[in-house]
Amino acid sequence: MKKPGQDKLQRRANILKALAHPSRLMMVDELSKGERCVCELRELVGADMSTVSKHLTLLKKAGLVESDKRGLQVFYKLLSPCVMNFFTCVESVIDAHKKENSAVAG
Amino acid sequence: MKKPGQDKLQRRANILKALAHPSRLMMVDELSKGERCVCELRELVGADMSTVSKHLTLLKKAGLVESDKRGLQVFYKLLSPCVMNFFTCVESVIDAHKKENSAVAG
DNA sequence: GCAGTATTTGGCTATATTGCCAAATAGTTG
DNA sequence: CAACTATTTGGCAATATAGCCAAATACTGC
Repeated sequence: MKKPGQDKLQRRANILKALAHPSRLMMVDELSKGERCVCELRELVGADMSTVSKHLTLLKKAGLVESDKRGLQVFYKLLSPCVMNFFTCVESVIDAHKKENSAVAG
Repeated sequence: MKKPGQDKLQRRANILKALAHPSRLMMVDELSKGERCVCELRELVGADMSTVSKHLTLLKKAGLVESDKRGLQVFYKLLSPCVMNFFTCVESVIDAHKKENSAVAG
């Protein structure tokens, strides 16, 4: 074993990038509660169906969700609920940053 | 309080976006071991100094690192080491995805 | 197979990101 | 203050993302 490897870093980055969008975060959050069909997610984020579909394709390519077609509908499922744990950390970053800013501003 | 809030999601997304780049991941990883000056990080990622500086500015804006100028050098420090925990999860996503792929491919 | 519903794909434009170079800024030393 | 070093900023070209519309695909029921 030498370095973390550019490849591994690229793969990590891809996963983070897949999560790094408000609509996709909203969908992941919703999927953490259980399977949802595209139409439900579409309602949730309030964007064009095609846009939602593309977001989901992206999450799927990253390996974060999987899809299951049943009849007319396609259901998506979160494969790695552990991503939700990260948000605790993210929130702490946000809080600290806010404090920092108000300290500077105030 | 109504929804999770588009604002909160946007802020979360910004933090993830800040991490979602191989060079930045490399730097964050390095900074998790301790303070580093820009020149050290520059050597590490092997990019132009200006590029590295811009990456660091981005991480700083996201609230992930802070900088401290001492003499001619600027030292960066990781503010939220908890981000490192996420990579365990990220790795599991990658591993599962790889297995999935080889299952499909094989 | 035709009409209807759910989803994906292609195409396009607007916007954002990346990374290099050159120039500007900041601190050090004489 | 001039020469030097470390870093940031501005500018630009290449590439990637986002989101809409329209068209294609997949499945259902008659």
